[in-house]
Parts: sequence; C-alpha cells; structure tokens
Amino acid sequence: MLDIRYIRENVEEIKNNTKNRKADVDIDELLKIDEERRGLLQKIEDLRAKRNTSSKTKPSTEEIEEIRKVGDEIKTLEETLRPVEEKYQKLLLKVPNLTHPEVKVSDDEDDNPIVETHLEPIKFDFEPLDHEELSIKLDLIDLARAAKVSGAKFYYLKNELAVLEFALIQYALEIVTKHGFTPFVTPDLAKTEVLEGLGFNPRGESTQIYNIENSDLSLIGTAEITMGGYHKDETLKEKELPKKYVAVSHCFRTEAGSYSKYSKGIFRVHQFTKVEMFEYVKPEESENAHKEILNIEKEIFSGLTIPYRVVDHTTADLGTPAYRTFDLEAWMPGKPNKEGERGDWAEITSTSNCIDYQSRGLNIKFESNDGKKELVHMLNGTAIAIGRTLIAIVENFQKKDGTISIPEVLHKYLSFKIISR
RNA sequence: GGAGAGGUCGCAUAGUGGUCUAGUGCGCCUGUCUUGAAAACAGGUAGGGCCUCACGGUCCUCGUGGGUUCGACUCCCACCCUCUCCGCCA
Repeated sequence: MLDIRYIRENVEEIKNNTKNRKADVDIDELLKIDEERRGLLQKIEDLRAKRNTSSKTKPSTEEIEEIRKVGDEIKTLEETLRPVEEKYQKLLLKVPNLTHPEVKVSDDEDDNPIVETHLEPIKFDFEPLDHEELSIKLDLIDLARAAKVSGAKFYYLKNELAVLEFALIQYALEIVTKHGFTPFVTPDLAKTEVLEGLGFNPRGESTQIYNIENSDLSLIGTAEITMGGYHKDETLKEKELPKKYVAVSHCFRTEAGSYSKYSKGIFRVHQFTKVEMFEYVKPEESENAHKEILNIEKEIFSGLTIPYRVVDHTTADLGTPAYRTFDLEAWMPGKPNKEGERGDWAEITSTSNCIDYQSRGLNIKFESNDGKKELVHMLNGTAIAIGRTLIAIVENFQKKDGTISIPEVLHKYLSFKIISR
C-alpha cells in the first residue's frame, strides 16, 4: 500500500497516477474518509485519556457513574468508527503504486514498448501445428480427461512433457542459484492478510484468486505471495541484504473474466508450476536488482534458444503493486496474431519492481548499519513458468516429420533428445 | 482429531483485578574510571497511529479477536501457534 501521508501531501500526483493506471479508486473519497476517520479517532482517544486517568485509583460511586457514561460514549464512537475504518482500508488498498518516470503513459494494454528482440521468429518450410494439436498427436497432454476430472482449463501432462516439467525446474534452478539465489519450495496456500499486504485483492469482485471455504486461506497465484510474506513483520539487517530467493510452487488462477482471451491448449489454465525469483533489497539498489532479474530471465530463454522480445509495461498494464514491469514475450508459432495468422508473441515471464509498496503493507524493514530503520524494496520475476515454456518448446522446435527436438541445455536432465512416436 | 502444558519488552524469566505508565537477569548503547580494553559503577534500552513547524502530548499493542468491569497481563468465550502424550496418515 501507499503511505496515506504521502497521498495527503501529493494529491494531484496521486490522482494523476491513478488515472494513468486506470485504477478504480476515488482519491477524493479516500481523503474524505481519512479525515472522518482521524476526527473520530481523536475524539475516542481524548475520551480514553479521560477514562484512563479517572480509573487510575479506586474511584467513588459518583465517579464510577460518570466514567461509565464516558465508556458508553467511547463505545458509540467506536461503533461509528468501525465501518469508516473498513472503508478506509479498502480504498487505501486499491490505490496503485507510484510509477517509474520512464514508464510510457498509455491507456492501451497492448501498447507496451518493445525494448529488444532476441532471435527472429522461426521460419518453417511447412505449416506448423499449434501445441494442442501437436501434443495430442504425440500423446503429451490430455485435456479431455482433465475436463472430466477437474473441469475446463485443467490438463494432464503425459510422457515426455511430464518429465520435461522437472527438467525445466532443474534447469531454471541451476541458472538462478548460480546468481546467488537461495532455492525454496513454498506452500501453495497463504493467508488473506499476506495477499492483501502484497497488493493483491483476494476477496474482491472478479478476483483471480481461489479462496478456501471456511478459512482465510487462498491458493496462491504465484510464489511471489509466499516469498513476499516470508519476512512479514521482520526487521532485516543491512548486511544481510540483498536477500535473493528462488522458489518453486504451483500457481492457481480462476481466470475470471478472461473468456475472450487466447486460451488454446494449456496457454491459459487454472493451475501450473512456476519457478519464481524474489528479492529484498535496499532502496537505492532496487533499480539494478530489477535489471539483474531481467537479465537472468533473458539468460534462461536465450539458453533454450527460444525467440523472445522484452517489453516495458505501460501505465495501463501495470499491476497494482508494481512500480515498473518488464515482460519477456516468447515467439509462439501456433498462436494466432491479430490478423488471424499463425505466429505471435506471448507473455512468458514478468518481473516487477514494487519498491516499498509491499514492504509497507507487510511491515518489512531493514536496520542500516547506523541504526536507522527503513522499508525494504521488494522485487519479483519469473524464472520459468512451466506450462507456457512447454508451449514455446513444442511449437518452436517441431519438425516436418511431426517430431519435436529438445533444446540442448536440457539434455543433461533427460533420457531423450527428441519427442517422437 | 483427542488429552495436557504453554505463548509477557532482542533472549530468559516474574507478574492471578487498580503505584504494571510491565519488574529482574542477560544482551545491546552511552557515560565514569582506564594508555586502550575488560571488570566495576551510573544511566538508557520496543513498535505503530493521531495532534504539533517543533518541543512535546496522547492513544493502541503482554499470541489474535471478542466479552465482563469504573478499571484487564491478570477473569470469561472463540480462534491461532508451540511443546508432550495418544490416535490417524503420504
């Protein structure tokens, strides 16, 4: 979340930012509620102070009667405050993070500037299939039975693809740990307070998050949740920073409201496995840390020889907690482009610098060597999202004879170099 | 899941309705002493909100949330976590 004091003191900037980011939150309303809240708080505290001094020592009968009235008054005001406080919290959580000055202001989500492109899209001397057609032909996924057992947008991985899941995890872990990241396997569920502190909205309308009935737990949509919550309510020492983590988890998404979006095969699913990088750094280091994470993502996909490009999210496409976000988009020969032809770029990784937005929400600080305490900066980035990477491999490395070759960097984890039947 | 014990200021402990605005020890910081250090002695040692230019004031937090009471670390209820034993289980 943002600092309410900052919002109060920079109203125009916040309003402008909120508009640029197409966030659905009324700043004037927030400020009004905030004022109301502080007014009530002041009254309550004055009354409490009165009661505290009166009740210090044993009061007389008349005094008790008087204090009781004060108590009743406090209770009434507290009841008035409660809904105000709730509304205030709700509104404050909806205010998006500040935006990096280099981010392009746009109201078009598909307007993300292309930073660079690595490898040209692969040219085929035959009509390439999409991953669904190919995978079913080669008995690598089973969507029909997944629909029977779990519903639409679930899948079984079979044969070589099932094994590839683990090879990709190992490949990503090997590269990322080489850069000094500590490996983790995390819980797949987390508490509402953690989700909210990180800027996610687990219980709102059209949420992307599955909630567990009769509990305050949600299925995580990314290990960003569990690794971001890892140091909740902690004060880290300056010398232990940066903390660099890489975590394997399952990710669950309801995909509410995504009916019109591309969802062939396993492109858009309710569950997938992902290896995620997460960092806690000093404020002055977050910009460089963000670049480093992006470079690791590039290293991973360059290693796989998958064509990709890097895009820089516009204000319209930034998530609530992000200050700046870069995506890698891989070339997917089977995905139809806007003109309906086969072959398009598709998001395969995403890395965000959330600066102090999440650390404020979760109360994560660091103590500098001279004893000062300050909020840390928090960043996340995909090392590898298995499902979409499988799509990229299957589609890009398909051969005319219907087989699929496996990128060389993965060979050491596998007993096969080609998928054929 | 059942039975029992417990969760207090960085750590360890005391506190069973009103000098607890939480004591003591350790640790840490400052000072005295010392060439320096140690020891000894003295003092200081949480976080957050609100008001204030500031000095400062005030409120909240003893696992969490409710309740009883003029007043709750202390009493009642629910929940969470840890430990021991039993049961179940990959």
